[in-house]
Amino acid sequence: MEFPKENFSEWYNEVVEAAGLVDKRYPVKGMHVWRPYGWKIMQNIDNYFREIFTEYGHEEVNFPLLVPETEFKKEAEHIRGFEDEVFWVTHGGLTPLDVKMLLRPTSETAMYPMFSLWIRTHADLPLKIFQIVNIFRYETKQTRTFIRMREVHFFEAHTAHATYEDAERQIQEDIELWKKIARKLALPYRIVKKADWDKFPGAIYSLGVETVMPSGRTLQIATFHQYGQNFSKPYEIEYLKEDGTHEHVHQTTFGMSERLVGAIVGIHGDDRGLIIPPEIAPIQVVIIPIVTKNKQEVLDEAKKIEKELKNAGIKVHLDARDNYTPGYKFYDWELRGVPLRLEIGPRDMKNGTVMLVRRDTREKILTKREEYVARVRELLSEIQEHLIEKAEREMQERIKAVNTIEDAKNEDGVAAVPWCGSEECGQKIEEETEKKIIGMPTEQKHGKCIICGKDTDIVAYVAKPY
RNA sequence: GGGGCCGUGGGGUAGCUUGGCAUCCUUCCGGCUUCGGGAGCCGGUGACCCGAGUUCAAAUCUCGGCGGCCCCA
Repeated sequence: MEFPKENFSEWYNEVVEAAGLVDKRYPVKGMHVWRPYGWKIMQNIDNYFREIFTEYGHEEVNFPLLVPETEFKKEAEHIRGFEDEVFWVTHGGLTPLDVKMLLRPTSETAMYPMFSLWIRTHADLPLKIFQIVNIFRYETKQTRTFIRMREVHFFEAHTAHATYEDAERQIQEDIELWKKIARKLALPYRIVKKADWDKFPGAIYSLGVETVMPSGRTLQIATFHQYGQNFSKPYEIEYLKEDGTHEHVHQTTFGMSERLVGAIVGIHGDDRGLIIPPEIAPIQVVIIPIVTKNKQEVLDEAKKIEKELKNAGIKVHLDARDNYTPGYKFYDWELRGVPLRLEIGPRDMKNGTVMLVRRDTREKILTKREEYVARVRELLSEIQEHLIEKAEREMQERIKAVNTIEDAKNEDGVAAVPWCGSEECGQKIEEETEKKIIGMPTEQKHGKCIICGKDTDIVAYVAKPY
């Protein structure tokens, strides 16, 4: 690593490539190639989504990439929100298309025409589906790996309910589900309600899951939207009630993306490279044999250890590469963020030990050969907990309650300020601080609006978002 | 939206001002030798973003395009 983490932008750019997550050289701006190691991390996250959403009663589906212009244009606000950033398909071969098609920037307009076919009666509700697909947005601003892309690896859960209250309960369930995801990924976060002018195009309200990067800028890593009947009306998604009348369904969505990987990279990494939370690490333990000449038995022992760990359900990799010294391998796997390293050499052979080294604290733990499997398991879980605890503490330090517009402007991270809730004062806050209101946390606090001085219980998080 | 910097083997670079054999490090391949924190030696493969122009001659100058990075709003 050439750049230290204090130099966050450069560090981030360097580490995502150096650690083998992506190759940014693909010749289209805002699109990158996922390399095997990075894709494995993403897949581990996706597979966890499949597992947990299935557990909560969702079913996985897969919709087409193309949406006809006519379907896209049904919900007015939604169009306004996306029309300046969609990719268009205008030709089939040399023939101009009668109806242009667009690459989904999100899948509401692809899914909802089908919802209106699928949903007939109250017995079809709730409908809970999700898909993991790529979406496309023509970003004109500067793109950034995982964080602002033109092609985005995306998770979206869509639900339809008989009543608004059912849809509200769904969002509460989504939040519960998110909490489990956050532990799995070791990500700290705050859930905020988006300001009215900042909600998802077409939503009644939007909740954002926000985390804070070491640069002090916030990153939205998940969203929950309450659509009410805003989409079901234009898309004519109706169901037959028990009393024989028809009503439009109430809908929600839960979205996440490859930004989660960006958050993991930024929040947990250090000067040496990545630190991948054990729960989603492609490799949890890397074995480095210290092989000296004529010491085939060390390699044999390393293979035995590999097998034992594998049998114990641990994701293990034996680095048996010849022509690389142990020191080189240490640096290499630290860069890739493998949470635990196991060294086995002639000394250990003699003493009946192995050397365990934590990636997060770099602590070396000499362990007896007969108890190392249990120790590895303990350490992986300790590392996971330590990452969560450390990340939460660091994020907390980046959020400060302030009571003047000046302090809000000068705050390096997130300023929590009293706000009366009016759009007028909100816009002033954004103008004068040159930042954004990223949302209102659920915890309220009494204070006086930093613009108009009115009594309020609303807190606004003011920060620079990615 | 505005400004700046840049594009040379797989990666990182020198050369560009003042046009003339393209530099070094690393990776990679072969060999010998090494291995508890980035080993060494020998040999080898591999590059001037694209297009047009100026010129005897363009990595270098001019114009256009594409792409990247950084900063500000």
